[in-house]
Amino acid sequence: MTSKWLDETEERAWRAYRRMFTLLEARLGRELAAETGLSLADYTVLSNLVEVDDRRYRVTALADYVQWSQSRLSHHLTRMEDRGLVRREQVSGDARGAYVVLTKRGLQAIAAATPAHLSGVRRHMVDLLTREQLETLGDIGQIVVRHLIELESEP
Amino acid sequence: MTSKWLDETEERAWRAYRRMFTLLEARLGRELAAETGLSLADYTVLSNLVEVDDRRYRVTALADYVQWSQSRLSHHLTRMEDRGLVRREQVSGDARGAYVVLTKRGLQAIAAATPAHLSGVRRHMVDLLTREQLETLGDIGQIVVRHLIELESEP
DNA sequence: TTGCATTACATGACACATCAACTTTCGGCG
DNA sequence: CGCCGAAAGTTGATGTGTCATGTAATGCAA
Repeated sequence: MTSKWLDETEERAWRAYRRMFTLLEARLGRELAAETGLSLADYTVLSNLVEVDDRRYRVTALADYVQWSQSRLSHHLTRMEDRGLVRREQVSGDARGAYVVLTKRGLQAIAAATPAHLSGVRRHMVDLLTREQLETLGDIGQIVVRHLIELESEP
Repeated sequence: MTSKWLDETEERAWRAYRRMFTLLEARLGRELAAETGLSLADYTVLSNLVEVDDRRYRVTALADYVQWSQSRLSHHLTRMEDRGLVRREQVSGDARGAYVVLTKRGLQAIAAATPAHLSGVRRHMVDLLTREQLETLGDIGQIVVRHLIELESEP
């Protein structure tokens, strides 16, 4: 199964990584939806809002932070607004801008979902690994992320 | 930033992992599309077909292997068939079944795409990591995947 | 202070994913 | 045989992501 582009170790790492992500994402998504009615995308938005002062974020700032396109976030916010999880507010001093604000309903939703979700993260990943493996995973992520961020800034 | 559910090392690993995946997927997807006109989904299908005898797969078997739903695969095959990348064939001996078969056009497409794609995997991930990190990443994936596969078989 | 590029966000069209039916065929058991 | 549940795929409705574009406000330079 070794290709001529990646050696055995490399290919094993790459395949394992991809398969892990696929399965993990599916499992966590299903559990979250079943237990709380939120999608992982909802969770991403809400969990970032709840961590920040005033429970509000500028749309573009949030999009940057979670690495979504503005468009994707805008569409998703519209749907979440329809469900009462967030609301948009005007920015005083910049009439173009908008805040995304966590509603009471959104706050309840994320408060209820967080323990369940993170316990899933534990059960399906964190608790399966040694300290050393976790450290290394953190290192790997950091290296790759730094590289990719750098790429974005020039062309 | 440490929550009460994950300690610092755990949270760092989890966040880094997620962020890495998001960025990496976006980058590889964009490059693949720009260079070859294929999506990552197309690539997944084609690269699995090309590796197998007769360049054909039973639909359900392929769906299982790549961890897609039958429905998702069926829809995607329809679109790929429209573009001439694959074709469906009857199974002799089981009139319900269908093979997905790689067409000449599909073979050309995957042959042209593979080096570019895997060189992207190299540049944006594999070559950034040490041997040890790659080994560990392989281990991590293996552990998590094994756990998740096991879960699927029972509840 | 006007002119114009830039910023902030929304939108519409289209590609893709998911879910729940639905069709056809199989295989087994009475 | 004849029935019936399960298996293999497809399909259609609907939810979600992407791309290109639109609209309005901003700020800066001439």
